[in-house]
Amino acid sequence: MVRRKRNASGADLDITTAATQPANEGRHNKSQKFVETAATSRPKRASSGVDGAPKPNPTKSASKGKTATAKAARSTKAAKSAKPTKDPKPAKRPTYTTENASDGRRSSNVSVEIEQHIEEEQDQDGEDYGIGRAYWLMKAEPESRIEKGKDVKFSIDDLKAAAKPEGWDGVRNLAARNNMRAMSKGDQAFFYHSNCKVPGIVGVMEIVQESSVDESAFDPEHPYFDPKSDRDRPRWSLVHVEFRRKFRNIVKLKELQKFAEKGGILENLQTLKQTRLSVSKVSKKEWDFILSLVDEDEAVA
DNA sequence: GCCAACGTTGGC
DNA sequence: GCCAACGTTGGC
Repeated sequence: MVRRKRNASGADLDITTAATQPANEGRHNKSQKFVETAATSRPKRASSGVDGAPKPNPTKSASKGKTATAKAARSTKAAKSAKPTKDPKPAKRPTYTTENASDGRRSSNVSVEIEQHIEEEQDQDGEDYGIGRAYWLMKAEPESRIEKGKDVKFSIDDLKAAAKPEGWDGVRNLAARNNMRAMSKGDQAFFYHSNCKVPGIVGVMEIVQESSVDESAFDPEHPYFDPKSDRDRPRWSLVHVEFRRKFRNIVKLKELQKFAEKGGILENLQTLKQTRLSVSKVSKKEWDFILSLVDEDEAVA
């Protein structure tokens, strides 16, 4: 799977230390409170690869600029999914308190956020979805892109064809990782195709196994290897997902954007506010609305 | 291929 | 802790 991710250099903000990351302050997290950060304008950046660091995509230009999502090495994956190492996180969502959010928020804030996220869903129709099922959106790149000699493409069809639960590895962004750590078994997620001809939501999957250590970060040959992560202090996590449904009609990004204007029902959809977040939250209201954009007659169960 | 919008790093 | 430089994401 891929997932987008990356930043191979990950910092070090690791897990328990990142409590204060200035850079992200005020950025994500709040599900709805997206603070408009005053992003100072940035100078244009030179082309990548300036330093001698490990170059991430040697073949990028050749591959049409796809970006990464990584499904990385499927081979290593099989091994890992076999016996995942449990993550440090306490699994129950309301009590999730380990680690900080990348944005420098304290963990308690993280749990508050999560609770709000769940609450939101329950308020929706007054119905109780069990323990409070939550909804998410996860991105992967359906078109080929070579990273470290490996194709990182991963589409809804690849997931559908998988014989076992797929470990969503390769996420190398703290906010996205924290979202995965907050997931519970039974949660549903939209499968989003990014960095491709027609970006948009193409189907639904289910979280079938809660977060565990992303072993791909330890493998130097892996496209998403992170030298700063080690088994004593794993930095990255993944969840396992299973295919549930593929829409015949893609709910295109363009269409989602139409409902995201001020006052629109999707005005706070996290993925539209933080386009670089590969794993984002979706409220029940947003989830139901987006599903209404799928022609049920054509939807493939 | 371009570039806006970030995220990370490291000097100070 | 701040901030400029640099790298990445991902739409177009």
